[in-house]
Amino acid sequence: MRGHDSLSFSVSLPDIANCYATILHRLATSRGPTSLLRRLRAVHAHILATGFKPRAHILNRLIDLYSKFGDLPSARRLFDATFAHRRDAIAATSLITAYSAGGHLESARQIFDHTPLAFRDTVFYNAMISSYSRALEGPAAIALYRHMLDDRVDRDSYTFTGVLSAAGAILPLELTHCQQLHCAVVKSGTEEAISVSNALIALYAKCEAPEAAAYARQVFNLMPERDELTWTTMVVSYVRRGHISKARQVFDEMDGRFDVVWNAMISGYVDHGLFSEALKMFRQMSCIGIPLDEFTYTSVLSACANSGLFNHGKSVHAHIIRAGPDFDPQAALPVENVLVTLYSKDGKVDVARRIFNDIWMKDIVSWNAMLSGYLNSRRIHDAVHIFRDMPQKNQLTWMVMISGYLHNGLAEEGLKLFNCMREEGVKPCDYTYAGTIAACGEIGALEHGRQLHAQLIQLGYESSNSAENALLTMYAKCGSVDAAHLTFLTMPNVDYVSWNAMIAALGQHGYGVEAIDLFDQMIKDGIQPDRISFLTVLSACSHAGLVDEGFEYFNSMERDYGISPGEDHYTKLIDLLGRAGRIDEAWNVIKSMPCAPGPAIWEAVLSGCRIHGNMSLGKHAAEQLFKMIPEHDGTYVLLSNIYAAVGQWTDVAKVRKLMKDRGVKKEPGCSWIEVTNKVHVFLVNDTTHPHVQDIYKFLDILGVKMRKLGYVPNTKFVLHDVVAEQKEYVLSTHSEKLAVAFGLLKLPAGATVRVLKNLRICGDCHSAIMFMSLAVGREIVVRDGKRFHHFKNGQCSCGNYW
DNA sequence: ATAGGGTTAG
Repeated sequence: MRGHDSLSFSVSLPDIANCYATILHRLATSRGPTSLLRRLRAVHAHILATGFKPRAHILNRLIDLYSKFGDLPSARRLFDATFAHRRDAIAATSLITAYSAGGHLESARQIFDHTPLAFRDTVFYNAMISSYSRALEGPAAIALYRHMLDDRVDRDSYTFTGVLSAAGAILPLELTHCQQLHCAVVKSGTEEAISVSNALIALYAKCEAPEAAAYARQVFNLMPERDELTWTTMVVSYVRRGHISKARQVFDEMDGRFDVVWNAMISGYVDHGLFSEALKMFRQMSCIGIPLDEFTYTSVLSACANSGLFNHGKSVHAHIIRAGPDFDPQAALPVENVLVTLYSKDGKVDVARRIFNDIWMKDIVSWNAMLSGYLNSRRIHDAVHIFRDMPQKNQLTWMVMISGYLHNGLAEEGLKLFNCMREEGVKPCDYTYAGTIAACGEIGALEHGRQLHAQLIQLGYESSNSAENALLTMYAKCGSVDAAHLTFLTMPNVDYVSWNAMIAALGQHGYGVEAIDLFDQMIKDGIQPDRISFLTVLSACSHAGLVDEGFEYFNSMERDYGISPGEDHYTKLIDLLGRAGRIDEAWNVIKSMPCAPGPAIWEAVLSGCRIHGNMSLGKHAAEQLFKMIPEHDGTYVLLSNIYAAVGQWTDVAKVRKLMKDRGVKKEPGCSWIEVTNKVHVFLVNDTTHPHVQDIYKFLDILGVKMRKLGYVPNTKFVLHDVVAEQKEYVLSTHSEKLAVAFGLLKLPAGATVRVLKNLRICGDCHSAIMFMSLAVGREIVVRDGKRFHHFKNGQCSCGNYW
């Protein structure tokens, strides 16, 4: 090879031309890591030095090679110098292809436009069409195809392949549009070409209309011969529609060892959550000896990350390292990106960070993966750094950050970020809306939520399940069951999440019977309940006092649906039994549990004991709780309540002193309120306490009548039965939070309140305060750490003091 | 001188 770089001169001119042509041909067909560009430049320099005037075909070759080897400026210079006056379609074609490959579509079009009509031939047009196809400019490619018809330039299989693949980028892709193109192909007689039929299958695969699947299959069936790409495209066509088993049938019909089809099949399994199938194929692939490439590794690692098989993922990682990094850095990028996800999902966010740091050319996916890694590990500070340092952001970035704030209890920050996003002119996707609407629900910002609902309709996102489900939940959390129900009834696609959310909405608002009716309806409709469904229905039973029904649902979980109850389900069951006063049964359940009871269980026990005055077990529960979470402010309050209830005043004094030392606020006068639409009971330990007096006044404003039932035996608690005549005033919320909210009424307008740490301003408390501020026409400011929440005229604004 | 498929972040 090297010998061609230096030439002797003892040859005649035509021979020199042949030599150059041969050398350039060799260069064009040679492969390998040696610097082809350097050798091309040497040959070009040689031509210039000899003063040899090369003819068009040599010049074309030079321009083509400069283009292919990435030296576009040289290609262009030579092109302009040679073809300034007499244009040449071949050289122009090379340049167009090179420009569009480098993403310079406008320069490509410039070359195209400056080539006179007389010179334009089929190949020339094809190059420009496929440039548009590469750039996903569907309409431009089709316009050019029409242009070709007008110019009476012949179309060939390349033309149609290019047009069909460009048309696939048009969204939404109408079935009729695909059929029109199909007709044009049949008329042209080019469907004989495998590439054209493949492109047709791919086009139908991208069309969302259900009938398109059959058309794709028809094209496939009519093909006299198929190649590897045909099989791959057909598999992909089924995979995209979620027809995994049909995809598998096609895969099995093929007697191939073609790695791309395997990769397509594996990624199909991963996309549809069939992770073990994906891993099975991966194992088969390595057994049979199908080459594993970066695509395979990426899909398989994604399967491991998403199914929690972290150890398996780690061994694949080790395998990649052992196999040696024989893919180039650019090909390795998606693998490294998924490794970042794998390790951060495994809770090893620092390992993920190290991998992230080592990525040579990070792209937006790498940054987003790292961002969500930190957010999932509750490392807000690091996440904010990543978010700030990112060189670019996309829709997903904003969405991840907004819902990340939400899941870390910083919903207001999420809302602020949503506004920033809009200010920066980024168009939110339906998932962004879902996250932001959820944040509104979390802080009870009903008005804001309604505005987002309106935007959702304007943007045509009503058919998005995630957004609609978020709306349903938001309305429910903001206290508007009717709006939630309306959303549920008018949703275009109801899925199990919607059912769960609606059942929860009813349960939270005291419609226990309606909630379990809806649960039964869901089963009748053939929707498979999941563990969340059972949590929801159990808490609905608990609110409505439907103890036996709740017990039966709990038992049916494992028996009828094969869902083994988790600690959260046990907690609900114990809460249910405890509220009903069946403490002994609750205790038996605790003893039968497969795991040791955690804080949530003890809290449920304690709550039951407090209602029904089982002080010995209550004390035990409070002490357990205290041991487990000594830093939890609420525990002090609970423990002192319990000691007070059993008359152990020295212990009360001890806890009070501890609270004082640690700066924990004394509990408000009202210790427990439960308001449902069935039973309206509230329990106070000091009827003369100013907060309690406020509650009486407030209930009076609302027109709620109540009746003193008497004292709880052996305690100082007074039991009231509240008769709510106006249903719309019924509140449902966690008792302590509501108590704090009630307490706020006592304060002068605009007063600042410090809120106990365990009483973070979350959705329930928020909506209660909002509700009260509206009911009594008062402005309330709540301060929570450095943040403040300002309630006025049914609106809440949040901000930081410094 | 031009064409068709599979990968990652929620």
